[in-house]
Amino acid sequence: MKKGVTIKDIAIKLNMSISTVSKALSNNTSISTFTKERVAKLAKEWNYIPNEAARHFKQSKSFTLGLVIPDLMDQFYVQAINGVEAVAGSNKYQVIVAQSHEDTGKEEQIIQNLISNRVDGVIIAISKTTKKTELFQRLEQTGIPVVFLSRSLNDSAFDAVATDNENGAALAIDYLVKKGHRRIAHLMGPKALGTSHLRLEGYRNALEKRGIPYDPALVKEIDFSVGKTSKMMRVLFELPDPPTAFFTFKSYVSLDALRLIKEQYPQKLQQTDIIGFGNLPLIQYLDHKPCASIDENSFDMGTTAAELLLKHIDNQEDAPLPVSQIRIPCRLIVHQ
Amino acid sequence: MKKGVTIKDIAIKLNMSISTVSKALSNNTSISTFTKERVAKLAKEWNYIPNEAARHFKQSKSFTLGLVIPDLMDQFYVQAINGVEAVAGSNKYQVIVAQSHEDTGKEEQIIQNLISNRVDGVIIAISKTTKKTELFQRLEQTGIPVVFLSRSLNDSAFDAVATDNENGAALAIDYLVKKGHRRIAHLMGPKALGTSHLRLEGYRNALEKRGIPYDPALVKEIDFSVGKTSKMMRVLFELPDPPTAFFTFKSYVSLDALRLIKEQYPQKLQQTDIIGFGNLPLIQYLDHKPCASIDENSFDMGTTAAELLLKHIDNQEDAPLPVSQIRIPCRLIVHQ
DNA sequence: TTGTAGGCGTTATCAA
DNA sequence: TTGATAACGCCTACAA
Repeated sequence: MKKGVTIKDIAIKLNMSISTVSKALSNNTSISTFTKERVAKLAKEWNYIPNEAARHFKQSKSFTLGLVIPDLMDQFYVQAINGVEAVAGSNKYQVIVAQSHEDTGKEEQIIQNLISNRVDGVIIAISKTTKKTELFQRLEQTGIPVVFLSRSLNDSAFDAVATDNENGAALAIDYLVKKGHRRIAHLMGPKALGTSHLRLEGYRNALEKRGIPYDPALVKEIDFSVGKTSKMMRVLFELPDPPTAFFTFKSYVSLDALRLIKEQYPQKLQQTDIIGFGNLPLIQYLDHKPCASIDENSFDMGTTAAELLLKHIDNQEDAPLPVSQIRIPCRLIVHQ
Repeated sequence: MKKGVTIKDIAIKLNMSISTVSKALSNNTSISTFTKERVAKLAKEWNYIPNEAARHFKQSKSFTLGLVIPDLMDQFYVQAINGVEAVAGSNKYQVIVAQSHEDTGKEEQIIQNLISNRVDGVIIAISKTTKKTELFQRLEQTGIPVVFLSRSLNDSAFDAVATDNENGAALAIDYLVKKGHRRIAHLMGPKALGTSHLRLEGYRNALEKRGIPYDPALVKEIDFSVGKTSKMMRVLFELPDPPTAFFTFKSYVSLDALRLIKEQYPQKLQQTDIIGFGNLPLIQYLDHKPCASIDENSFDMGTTAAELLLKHIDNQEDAPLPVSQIRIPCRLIVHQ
C-alpha cells in the first residue's frame, strides 16, 4: 500500500462491502465484533487515515473556522489566536489563520478564499481601513456566521467581541489618581478610529467620577508616529499647569513618550507616570518601564469569540440568534 | 438564492447541462461566447463561489501546505511563516499554520490531522523533544513531502532548511575580534540540542581561524533559565583572565546576561560586548542593548523551505528528488 | 448482520 | 458546441 489507503482498499482486501467497512470503523452497532476486529486490524496495519476532505465534502461541513487577523507579529493577536484555538480544539474544530497585513484587498481575497473552502464560521479582526459591510453580509448570506474580534465595523448588525474600553480607561485613571495624580493627559488615538473615541470617553468619565474636571487642553490626538507623539508631549509639557501623568491610547505610544522624556525632560522621569492599553511582553525587558499597562485579555477575547461563533454554527437550523456585542473587561498590570 | 450557489443551480436556471456550465466557467474553448457570457452573468449575479473543497476532493489535491511550528509568540517563526506564505501564495497554495507548543503529542496529532486533510506537503519546525522519525516517514509514504525548517532530526534522509550556524558564529566572532576582544566566552545551548554543538563548533573554528586559541574554560552550557545563566556568568567573571565579550546561543540569553552585568557588575557594563543569535524586534526598545545580533533571516528560511517543498510536490510523478539540506546564511545586525 | 445504491460539487471523457 | 455519465472517498437510508 503506497499512498492514500481508502475504505475501499480495505473492503476489497477483506472481501466485504464498502459500507460494512465504513460502519465497522465508525463502530456501528449493527456490525459483528468479529468483523469490526478484522477491519480494525487491517486499518491499523495499513495505516488507514480517513480522508477528512471527503468526509467534510460529504457532510458539507468542514469543521474549520477561519480566523483573519491583521498581523502575526502583533502578539496581541497571537494570544487571541491561542484563545480561539483552545475553544475550537476542544470542540473538534480546526482553525485556519490568515493575515490581512492591514490590506483591505488582501482581506477581501482571504474571505473569498474562506468561502471557497466552506469554512463553518469566521472570526475577523478587520484591517484599519476596512469600511464596507458587503463582504460580511455575503458571508452570512452564504450561511457562514461572522464574529468580529477586537476591531469591528460601526454596524450593530454583527456579533462582536472587543475590549471594554470604558473599563480599561477607568482602571488606568483610578490607578493614576490613587498614586496622587490630578493632571492626567490623554494621548488620544486617531479620530478616524472608533476605539479612540471610546477610550477618550472612558478617560473623561473616569476623571469626572473621581471629581477631577475634564480639561480638553490635556487631550492630544496622535497618529502613532514618533514625531507626532514627541510634538504633543512637548506641547503638553509647555502648558502652564503641565500633566504629571499620561494615559496613552496604546503602549507603543507609552514607549515613545517615555523615550522622549528620557531624552528631553530627564528631570521629569522620576515623577511622571505613564500607562496605556496593551500589555506588551517586551516591557519586562526595559530598564525604564511605563508604570503599568492595561491588559486587554486577548486570550479571553479569543475564547469568547470562538464560543460565540460556535453557538451560531450549532444554531444554523433555527432562526438566527440575536446579535451579541460583548465587551471583555481589562486587567491592570503594574510593572515591577 | 440563500446559501451555497452551485454550478447545478446555474445550469437549471439557464436550462443547460451541468457540464456546460462547468466548462463555461473554466473558459473552455469548446463553449460559445454567448453561453459563456450568460453563465458568467448569472454566476456574478448570484455570487457563485466555486466549492474548492469539492474541487480539491475531485482532484485529490488540496493546494494546501501544512506548516507546523512550536509557538507563534516566537517572532522568529512568524517571519518564517511570512516567507512560506509569500511563496505559497504566488503559487496558488494556501498555508495552514499549527502550533505544537513544544509538545510532541500535540505535534503528532497535528500531523495526523494534516494527513487527514490531505495537505500537499508539510513544513515543520519540530518541538524540542521530538526524536522519532516514524511519523515523518509515514507522511512521505502517504505521498506528502516534508521539509524541516530551522530545527530538524539528526537524520539525513529528510530535506531541511536551517540556519548556517558556522557562518553565524563566524560573523559574531569576527565582529568581536575586530572590536579588539581576545577573551570571548561562549554561553552554549543545552548539549541535548544539535544546534548547540554546531554553534560551539562555529565559535571554535572562527576563533582558531583568527589565531585565538580555544579555551574550554570560556565555554559554559546554559539551559535558558535566568538562574543558570547568572551562575555561569559569575563563574566566567571569577576567572583569572575573565572574558571581555560573550557570544551567546541566543539573544534571550544575551538579555539575561546583560541584566546580570547591570545589576552585579555595573563597572563592566561599558567594556563588555554581548552578541547572540536572533535579532529580536524588542531590542530596539532597550536602553542597554547587546552590541549586535546574528539575524537568522527566517523569512528567507521560509521562502526557501516553501520553494523546496513545492519542487517536491510538483515532482510527485517521477522518482523522488535527491535530499537537500540547505543552510541559510546569517546577517550581522549592529545595534545603534 | 451485511450489502446496495445514491449523492455531496466538480471535472473529464466520450457521445451526440 | 453541448450533454450524459462516471468518478473522487465517504456516509446513510433502505433492502436483503
